[in-house]
Amino acid sequence: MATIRDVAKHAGVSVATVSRVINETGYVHEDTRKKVETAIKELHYTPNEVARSLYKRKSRLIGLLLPDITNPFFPELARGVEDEMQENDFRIIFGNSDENMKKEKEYIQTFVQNNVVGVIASTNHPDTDTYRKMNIPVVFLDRTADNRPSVFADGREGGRIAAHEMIARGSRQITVMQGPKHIRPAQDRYQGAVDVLSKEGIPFNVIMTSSFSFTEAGTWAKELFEQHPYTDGVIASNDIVATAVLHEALRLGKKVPEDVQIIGFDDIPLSSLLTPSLTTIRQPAYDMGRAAAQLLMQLIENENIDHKTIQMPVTFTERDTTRKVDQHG
Amino acid sequence: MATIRDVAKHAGVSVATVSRVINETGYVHEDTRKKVETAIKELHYTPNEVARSLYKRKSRLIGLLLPDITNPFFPELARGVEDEMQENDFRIIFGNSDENMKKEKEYIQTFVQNNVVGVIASTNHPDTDTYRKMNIPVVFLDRTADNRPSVFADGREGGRIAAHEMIARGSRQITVMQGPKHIRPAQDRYQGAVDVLSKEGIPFNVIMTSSFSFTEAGTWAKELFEQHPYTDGVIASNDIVATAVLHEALRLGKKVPEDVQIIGFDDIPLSSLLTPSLTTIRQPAYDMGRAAAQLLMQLIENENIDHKTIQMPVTFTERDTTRKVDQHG
DNA sequence: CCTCAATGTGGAACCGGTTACACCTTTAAA
DNA sequence: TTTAAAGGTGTAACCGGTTCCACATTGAGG
Repeated sequence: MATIRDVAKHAGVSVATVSRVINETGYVHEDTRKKVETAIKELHYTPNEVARSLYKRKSRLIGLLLPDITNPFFPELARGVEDEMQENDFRIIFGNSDENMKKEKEYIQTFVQNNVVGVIASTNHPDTDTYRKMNIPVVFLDRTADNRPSVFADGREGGRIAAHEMIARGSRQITVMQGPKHIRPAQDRYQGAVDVLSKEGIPFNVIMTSSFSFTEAGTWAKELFEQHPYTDGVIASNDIVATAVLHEALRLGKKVPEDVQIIGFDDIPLSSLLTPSLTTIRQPAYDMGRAAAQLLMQLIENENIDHKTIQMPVTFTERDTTRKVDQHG
Repeated sequence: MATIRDVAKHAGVSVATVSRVINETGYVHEDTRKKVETAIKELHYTPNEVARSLYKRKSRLIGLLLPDITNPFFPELARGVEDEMQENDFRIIFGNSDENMKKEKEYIQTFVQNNVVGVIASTNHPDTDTYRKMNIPVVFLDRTADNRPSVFADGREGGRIAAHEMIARGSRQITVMQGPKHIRPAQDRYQGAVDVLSKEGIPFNVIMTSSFSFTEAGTWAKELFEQHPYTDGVIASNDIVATAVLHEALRLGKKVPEDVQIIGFDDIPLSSLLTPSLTTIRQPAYDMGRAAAQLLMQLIENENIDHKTIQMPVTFTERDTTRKVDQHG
């Protein structure tokens, strides 16, 4: 690889001048610039970002930490972040945390060691030293963090909507699936649903789950119908388990939505392709990713506008695992 | 952030000694080592990877370029790569190429500028200067590249299997969906299926598709049944379009697999949760990712074992969108 | 006691950029 | 014609590590 000194020599100028040409800073005579540009072309020179980053103590890298890219909700987020960053010439160092604090800490540490200028993280523990002691901006994505920059959807409200719609559509033996205890958004949804169900005085059952994995989703679904065979409405903790519940319901010969209604959460791409297609509480994942990226870039450029949180709306996405309401309400 | 010089001063030694302690190279007296380690702890020192990378011209970073993380096949690959790399203390710079050569080139360039020690790429154009002129190892993933290190599944064989099984299960009005022209594996699958169908003298129709996107998949599915309403077997180009075809078939009141059989490709996690669950040609995506990462690390450590290609087996994964065969064969 | 290898440590160059500063030339205003 | 500001360029220090090399000390073997 050619270095800036090679270019300088080839063009018959100093490295400072070459640097000025590359960065369009300071004064450079038109003729000189031409010479340098020619030299750059001839030597196929591209600046070494590492050297640059070392001196400026700033790179064009940001860190992205997500729980598990294999969960179909996160690729949407990731893609949103990536597209926005790519358009602004930032690159992404990526890691899966598995909702595991040790892994999180390791990743954040290596991000910092690599001079990232900012971090986007999906964590349940924004209030640990890992994040509090950082001196680069962090945006929390899909997770709340009081008074810290974050982009998230209103899980609680989503849970409430799900419960309301379930009731409005006539289910009276509702089962709420409680997502993993350590995952905040899952608990918010659960709480939202429970709030409404309690207030309305509708009895309900709870199935506890401890992960969002595909393999286990089937297990929770089986458990659900074994323990509550007469349930006529399931509020699932996300679309993966909703899909598993739908699958199991149909396997048991139940009619959906006639016998059981199902409402999921997230609106992952495949939800609309299921049969019957899945009614769900939609989160605008891709847009959330983009918003997080935009916010992070603002923070990078402009330190003062801190503690800005962006709450994205969740929307009831009515499809075919719920019955129609006769009257609007 | 503390620097190595801060540590040296704090411990009363030279930077060279601190460096020796960190890297466990050369001779360091036990007592000295203790002092340095204490200083490191007290100052919360972590070495700056950027400075390290600059001098050694080697980082602990690798580049990963995939077409689109939003396509559920790729997160599995990515996760395999990531897990293997994480265990070996490498980090990943990630990019989506959208099968677009310009984007690919941009990413590869920035990867190199950031001193990555290797690249894993999923590209249809391994034989361009972009890749040929690189002086760091590249592993092609999910794509073939004659005589270059690569990890891929036998798409052609997969297509053949799909056709054989379809025939064995009695479909005689088969429709083959041809994936996007510019995506190599899609064409391999298509060719494999066509080879068998032609040789066996079974007439078939072709539906051309130009993307793997969820939104468009529905369109191809509709088109398929409009143009070939009496088709009794669909070989889809991947599980996404297979899912769309299944959805459309059911919507039209067709019985699956009685009226139409469907075989997908990839075996994405949701395939087994569809109803009926999707018969498909499975690629071991996660393992492919891990294998690619392992191969890349071998190449990084040991330049000579070049042009090694790993072909992973595809397996017919029989589920419920195909009928049972009375007799094995 | 001498010699040489093994052990232990520090100074300084180096990686490839950026930029402060010094210095020279040109241009325009007084 | 003088002078200050603007334009143009190079030298060298600097970012934070790693490593070569020089040099000192210790200990074992002859």
